[in-house]
Amino acid sequence: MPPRSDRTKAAILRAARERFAANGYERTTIRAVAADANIDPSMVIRYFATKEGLFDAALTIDLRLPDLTAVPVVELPGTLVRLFLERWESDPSGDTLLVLLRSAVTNDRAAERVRAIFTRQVAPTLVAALGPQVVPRAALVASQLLGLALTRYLLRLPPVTQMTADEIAETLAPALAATLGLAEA
Amino acid sequence: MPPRSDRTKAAILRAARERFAANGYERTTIRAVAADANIDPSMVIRYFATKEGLFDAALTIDLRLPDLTAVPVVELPGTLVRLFLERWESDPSGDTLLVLLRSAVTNDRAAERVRAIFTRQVAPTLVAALGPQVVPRAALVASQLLGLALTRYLLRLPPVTQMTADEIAETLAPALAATLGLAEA
DNA sequence: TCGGCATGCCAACAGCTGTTGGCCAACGTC
DNA sequence: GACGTTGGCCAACAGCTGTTGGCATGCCGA
Repeated sequence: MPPRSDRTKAAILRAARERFAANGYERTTIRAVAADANIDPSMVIRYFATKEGLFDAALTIDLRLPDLTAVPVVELPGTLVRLFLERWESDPSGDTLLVLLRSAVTNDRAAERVRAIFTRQVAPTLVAALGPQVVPRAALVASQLLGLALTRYLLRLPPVTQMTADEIAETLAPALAATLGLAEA
Repeated sequence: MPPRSDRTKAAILRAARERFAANGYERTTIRAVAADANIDPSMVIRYFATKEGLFDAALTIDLRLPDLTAVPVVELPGTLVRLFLERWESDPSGDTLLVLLRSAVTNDRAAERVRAIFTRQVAPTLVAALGPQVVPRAALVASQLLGLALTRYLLRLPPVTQMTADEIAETLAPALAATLGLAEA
C-alpha cells in the first residue's frame, strides 16, 4: 500500500507547480507553497530536502510525442504546430510547461532540462520522420515553436494572443515547412 | 555643464544592466550592483529611488530600425533576420536586449515594455513596408525571432548556438517569407 | 573667504528567506 | 495494550534583502 504521506507530497507538488508557473523560481517561496498545500513549510523540506529538490521534482516532463512516421510529410508542419499548441492549452500535468519555460530563462538547471527535452524527445521524433540531417533545422523549428509559446503565454503579445489556434497553425505551417526544407507540392 | 554625478549614475546603470542581464530581476541585488560600480548601496537608492526605478532606467531601448520601404520585398525576410542577429550580437548599449527578454518572462513590467516595442517600433516598420493587413503576421514573425533569441542566447540550445548567423539567416529567411505570406519568385 | 549644496559613506532598521531541531499525536505491529 | 515509527506542527536560527537617516567631505558661487 502507498504510504500515507503520498497525498501530502502530491499536494505540495501541485502547489509548487502552480507557484513556479505563476512567479518563477526566485519569487516562489517555500512558505507560500506550504500555505497553498495547507501544511507546514518544514514539511516541504522534509520531503524534498531543499528548494532546488522541490523544483526538480516539480518539472518532470514527458511530451509523449506520437510516432510521426505515419503522417504524410505535407501534413507534418501543421501537425507539429497543432500538437504543440494542444500540449500548452490543455496540459494534463498542470502548468508544467509554463514552469519550465519561465524558469529556464533565469535558471540554468531548468535550461538544461529544456535542452535535454529537445535532444532526447523532439529531435529523435523528427529524425525518425525526416532523417538524421534534419537536426539543425529541427532546432530552428523548436526555436520557432518556443517563440510562439513565449509570445502567446508569457509575454502575451496581443496579435498572437488574439489569434485562434487554428489561425496560427495555418499561418505557421508553411513557415515550418520552409524551415525544414520541405519543397512545396 | 553636466553634474559630476553623471559618471556615477552611468556606472550604476552599466553595472545594473550587466547584473540584470546575467541574473534577471529578482536575483540581482542592489548591493551587488553598488559593489560593481564601486559605490555605496544607498547611492543607488538616492539616484533611482527604488529597485524598480533602477530597472526602468536600465532598459530604455530604441531598436533604431531603418526604413525598410527601400528594400526589395524578396530580400526583406533575410534582411530582418540579419538585422535582428546583428542587434543581439553587437549591441552598442550593452546587454539591454538580454536584460529585457530575460526579465520580461517573470516581470510583467518588462513584458509590457516588449509589447510596446512591438507595437511602436516593429509593427509600424513592417506596416510601412508591406501594408496594414500585415500586423498579425508581423506578430508571428516577432515570435519566431524572439524564439531565435531565446534558444540562441538564453537557453543555448546546441544546434542553434553552433550555427553561424549567416546559416541561420539563410535557413530562416524562407520561413519568414512564408509567414508574411510573400509568394516565392 | 565663507556658506550652502551636492556627493559620498556608514550603520542600522525591519522584513523576509531557506532551513533546522525538538516536540506531539496517530498509526501499525507484536 | 505497549512501542517504535511515521506524519505533522511550532518556534527559532542565521543570513540576506531593500531602504532610511545621519554624518562627513568636497565643490562651487557670492
